[in-house]
Amino acid sequence: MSDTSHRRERLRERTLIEIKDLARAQLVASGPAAISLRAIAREMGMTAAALYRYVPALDALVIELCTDLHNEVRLACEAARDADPDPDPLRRLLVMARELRRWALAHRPEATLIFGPPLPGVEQFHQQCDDLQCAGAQLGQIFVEPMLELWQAGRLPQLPHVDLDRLAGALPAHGELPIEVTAVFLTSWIRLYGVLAAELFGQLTWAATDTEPLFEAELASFAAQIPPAASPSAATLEESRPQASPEPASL
Amino acid sequence: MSDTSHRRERLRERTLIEIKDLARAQLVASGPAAISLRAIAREMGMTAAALYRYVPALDALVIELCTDLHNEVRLACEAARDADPDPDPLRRLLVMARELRRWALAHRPEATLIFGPPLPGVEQFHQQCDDLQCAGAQLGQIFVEPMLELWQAGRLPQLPHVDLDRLAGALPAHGELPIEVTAVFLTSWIRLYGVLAAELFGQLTWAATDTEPLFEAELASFAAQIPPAASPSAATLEESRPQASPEPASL
DNA sequence: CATTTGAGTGAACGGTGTTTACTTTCGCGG
DNA sequence: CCGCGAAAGTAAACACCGTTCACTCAAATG
Repeated sequence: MSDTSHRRERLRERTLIEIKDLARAQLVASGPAAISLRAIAREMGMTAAALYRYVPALDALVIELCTDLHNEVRLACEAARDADPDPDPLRRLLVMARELRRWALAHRPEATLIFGPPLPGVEQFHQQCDDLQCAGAQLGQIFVEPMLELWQAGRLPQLPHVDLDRLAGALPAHGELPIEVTAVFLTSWIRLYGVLAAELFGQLTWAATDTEPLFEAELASFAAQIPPAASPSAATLEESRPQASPEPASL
Repeated sequence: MSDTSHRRERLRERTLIEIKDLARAQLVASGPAAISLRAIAREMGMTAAALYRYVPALDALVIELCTDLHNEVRLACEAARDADPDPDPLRRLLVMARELRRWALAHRPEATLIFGPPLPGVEQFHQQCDDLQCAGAQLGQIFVEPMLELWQAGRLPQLPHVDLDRLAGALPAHGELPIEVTAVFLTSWIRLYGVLAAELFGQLTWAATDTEPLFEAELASFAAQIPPAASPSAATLEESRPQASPEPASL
């Protein structure tokens, strides 16, 4: 029956996983530009042409790898968030932001691939691009949720410098969110992305070697805008700050 | 005598310029990964091997192109700064920041090359890497100068969230600058870089289509920290803000 | 004028993505 | 059990790429 058919489907899925694993190994070893179908096939003891039974083209493989990595870093952030018992949304945001940075610095080539400029030939493969957009949006979404909670609790700052009207006109269809939350999210996300990307891409190696003070300053500057939670858990920032370079106990 | 030798040198220099021009044309047309020695040679009616009389390798050519682009964007910012009669350092900073963004969006492939992750094989070519670092530092330097002036005028904010002691330990040798100025510069540069890179690399195409409000908000948030100049020219920010999308009259 | 230097060529090596035609393997229905 | 058909894999080719090496040829130098 379809049992044996399932077996071959499983085999097929396994080789596809093997392909993606080898692609990631190349990415880790030699950077995004070194991902090569021929090298993957060589490593698998196959011909390069055989890989086209599993992947329509190299770019499609890279795009799929990108969405996988987006999901991986999102799961890491969610795990760090859930490992922390404190329900304060601000605390959750800080924990997730630190985990995002930790993951990126622990997986520099992968982070470069997903946070750096897109490879050429991305405009094709529309379906997978939608998936990628979706994965990227989901990563952002886990940061939106706590901000929405903060807004509902009346703890979101005013942002007098953002032109809310013009910004409202520049948002895509899914404008379910209050514009104030969107504004706070975008400005915060940009700052988080900035310090991370600058570090990843070596944009300030000429200016500073240890960028963690700058990252923590960005976090503290954000946290200072948010009034502390009403009932318990004051001094949220200081509590959640790691004492030394190594991680406390999460992941 | 050396007259004819000079002529040869001139010819050599001209072909080298032609090589770099064609490399840039490829960059503009098809992105950083599309720069190819063979295509340049084809366009010049030559053999690829002949290019090795002028360039030691492809990576070296790309690195040289990077330093040229760094200088070009720096000159553009300096020109915009000098075209503005207002001597207020804050005003100069805003003008330069806007010109930086304008240049980057008007030259997306070039900006992607110099602000994105470095291409592999950059660790070799140490001399040219030093030049590149130097060019990058010079670009940052033109933003440091006005900040130093602001500091001398006592107009720099406090930055209570930056761990100055730890940051001081993470700075390279050229620590000529007061640590407060360095801190303000680095945090501001990171934010400027963040909004620019996010825009360049399409990191928030899923969240917003028009990012100028976010850029202007970042600028306004920075300017709000700086008290206005003592004598003339109040409302520096509003004056220098362009009314519509096109540029006022600079460059 | 002879010679040395530099520019340029042609061929080759090893690498890449991708396509096409062909062969082999293997599960499934009769 | 056996043949069929689909799926998996191969070999060869095409068009690129960076890089090297031996070689030619013209031009500047003494």
